Amino acid sequence: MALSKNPNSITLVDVARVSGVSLKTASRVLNQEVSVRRATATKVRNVMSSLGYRPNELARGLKARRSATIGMIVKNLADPFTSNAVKAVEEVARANGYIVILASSGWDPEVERSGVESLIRRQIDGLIISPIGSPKSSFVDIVPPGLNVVTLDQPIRNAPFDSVMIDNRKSAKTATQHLLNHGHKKIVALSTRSQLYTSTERIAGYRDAMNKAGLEVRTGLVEDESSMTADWLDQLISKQHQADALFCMNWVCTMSALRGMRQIGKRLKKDLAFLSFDDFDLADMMKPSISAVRQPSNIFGYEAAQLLFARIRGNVAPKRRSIVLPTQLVLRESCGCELKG
Amino acid sequence: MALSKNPNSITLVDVARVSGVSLKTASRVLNQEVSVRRATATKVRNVMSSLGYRPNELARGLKARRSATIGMIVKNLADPFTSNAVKAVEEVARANGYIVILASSGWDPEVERSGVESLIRRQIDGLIISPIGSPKSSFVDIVPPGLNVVTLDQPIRNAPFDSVMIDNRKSAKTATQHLLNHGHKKIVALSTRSQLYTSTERIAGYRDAMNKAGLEVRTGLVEDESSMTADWLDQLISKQHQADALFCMNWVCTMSALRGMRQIGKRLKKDLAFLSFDDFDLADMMKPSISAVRQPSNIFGYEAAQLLFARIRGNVAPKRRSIVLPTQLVLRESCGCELKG
DNA sequence: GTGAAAGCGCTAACAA
DNA sequence: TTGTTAGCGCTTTCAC
Repeated sequence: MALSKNPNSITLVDVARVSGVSLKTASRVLNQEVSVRRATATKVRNVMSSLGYRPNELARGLKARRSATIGMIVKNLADPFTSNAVKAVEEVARANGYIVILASSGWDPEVERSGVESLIRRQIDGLIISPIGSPKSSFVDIVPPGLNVVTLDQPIRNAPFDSVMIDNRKSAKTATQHLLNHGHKKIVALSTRSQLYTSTERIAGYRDAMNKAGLEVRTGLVEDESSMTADWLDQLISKQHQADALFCMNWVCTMSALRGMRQIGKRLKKDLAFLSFDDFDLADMMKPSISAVRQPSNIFGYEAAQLLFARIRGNVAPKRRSIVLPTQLVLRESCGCELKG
Repeated sequence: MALSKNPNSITLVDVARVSGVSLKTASRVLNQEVSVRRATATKVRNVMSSLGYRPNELARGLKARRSATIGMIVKNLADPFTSNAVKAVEEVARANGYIVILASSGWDPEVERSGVESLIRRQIDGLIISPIGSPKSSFVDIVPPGLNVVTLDQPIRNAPFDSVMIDNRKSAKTATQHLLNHGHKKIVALSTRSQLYTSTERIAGYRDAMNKAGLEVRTGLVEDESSMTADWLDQLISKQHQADALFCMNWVCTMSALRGMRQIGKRLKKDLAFLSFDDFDLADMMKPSISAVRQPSNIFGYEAAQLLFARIRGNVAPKRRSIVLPTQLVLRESCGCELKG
C-alpha cells in the first residue's frame, strides 16, 4: 500500500493512518504528551519504528517556532583555545537536545555580520559569539528581540548580552609582576590586533605593572601576525630595547615569537625571559619549558553554553549576567623559575 | 498599520502586501528569478530592506526540500587535525551558501549513530563524517537514499560513499624504512585504538617494512591513551624490547609518549629515536625537533567539502570517488637526521 | 483521551 | 511578466 506521495519519506500522516489514530494523536505520542492512553501510545510508537519514521525538524520548528538549534560564531577554529571551547559548547548542546551550527568569521567583520544574519534566518534559538570586537564590527542591530546571545572571550559594548570572560588586565598585570620579581626590567610586550578588547586590556595590565614599578613601557604591536618577522623581532628586541624579557599577549603571537627568536639566535631564558598569554600543548615539553597564563578554554565553552540554555529555558532573571573565569599563571622555566625534579 | 500577527517577524506576505504585488512575485524576487520586471523587483527589494524582512530558512527548506545545510561529524574536536579539517569544510560550505551543523562523537558509536540520526531529521543536504569505524559503528543503515555522504580519514566498508584519505599503510612503511636506514633495528610501534582502520593500516605498513628487513615486529597497542602511562611505557620500551626507536601512530599517542619518555628519563634521539604519525605545531621547536608524517588536515577538509558539493550540485558521475592525499615525511632531528643550520 | 480544521512561511504548479 | 491555489510536515486551537 502506498504511503505518502513523497518518494522516500514517511510522514506523521502515514504513521497516524497505519496506526488508525488521528494525526494529532500521533503528534502527541511524538511529543511525549501525557494525555494519551498507554496502549495507544505504544501502538503508535511501534508503527513509528516499524515504518522507520523520522520526524522532520524543519516542519516541527516552523510551527513550534523553535529550531532546537543554537548558533556559534568564532574567529579562528585553528586556535586551540577556540576549538576546545567549541567542543564544550557542542557537548552541552547535545546534552540539552540541541545541535550547533558553527560559523567562523576569520577576523572579518563583514563575515561575522553576515554569519549572524545567516544564523538568524535559520531560526536559531540561541547564539554564542566570540566577537571580533572591532569598531566596525556591529551585529547588535540585527539581533532580533527574542534571541538569547552570550558573548565569549570579550564583551560587546552597550549590549545586554550575558558574557563569559577572564580578567585580562589583572591576569596580564600579575604575570608582568612575576617577570619583574625575577629581576627583569626591560620587558617588551608583544601583541597582534592591538586595537581589540582583549589586546588592549592585556597591554593595559602590563602597563599597570610597569608603571607601578617605575619602569619604561615597551611594546611591539602589529596588526597581523604576518608582520611579525624575525627581522622585525630582532630590531624590536635587540636594537630598540635591549630587552631582557618578552611577554607575548596571545597564542599566535607566541607561536610567531618562538620561531622568530630561534631564527635570530636568541635563547629563551638564557638571553631573554619569556612568558606567553595562553597556554598550549607541549609548553611543558619545550626546552626551556614555557611559562604561561592559562585560560580554561573548555570551561569557557561550558559556562557560555550553560548561560545560554538557562536563558532558553527561561529560568533566569532578566538581569545581564557576566561570568569572569579565573586564569592560572603556570610557572615553568622560561620566565626564570627553576623547576624541581 | 499592523503587519503579520506574529509578534516580531516580517513575513513574505507582509512584503508582498506593502509592495502591492502577489506573494509569488515577492517570492520570485527573493529567489532572484529572472522573470520579474526590473522595476517590480527593485520595488520589492526596497520594501524588503525597509521592513527589515528576513526569510525564514526553515519554511523555505520545508517546501523546497533542501535546507542549505550540511552536517559534519568528527571524533574529537580538540585534535588539531580535526579542527583544521572542520575549518576548511566551513569555509567551502560558506562559499557555497551553505552552513555547517557540527557534531562530535567522542569515539562513542552510540553517539555517532544518534548524531547522524539527528542531522538527518534536520534535513541536511549532505554529510561529511570522520567515522569511528569500529565494528559496532554502523550508521550506514540509517542514511536515507538521497543523502550524499563523504567520509574523511577512513572509509566505510561496503558503503558507496565518496572518501578522502591518505595511504596510511604506505606512509607508515616509508617512515619505518627511514628509521631503518638510520640503522635502528628494535623499532617499537605504538598505537591507540588498535582495532580501527587507520591504526591497523599504519601498523601494517610498519610490519611491511620490518618484515622486509627481516626484523622483529614490536608493537605496543592500547585501547585508550589513558592506559599509556609512563610505567607501561618503561616496561614496554626498556624491559620488553630494549628499543632503539619509537614510532607513534597518531597524535594522542605522540603526546602521551613524549610526556611519558620524559618521566622515565629517556632522551629523544640520544637514547631513543622518535617518529610521529601526525605533525603538530611546534614539532620543529622541540629539542630535539620531532620528525613526523604530516597529513594535510586543511586539504582534507577542503577536498571532502568539494566532493560533497559536487554531488549536491549533481554534476558528477554516480561512480564512487575516492581521493587519496599525499603525506609528507617531515625529517627533523628526532629520527636521527642532522639538521643543517 | 481523542479528533477536525487551520495555518506556520514559504515554493511549486498551473493559469492568466 | 504576474497571480491563484495548493500544500510541504508538523503543531495548535478548540471541539467532542
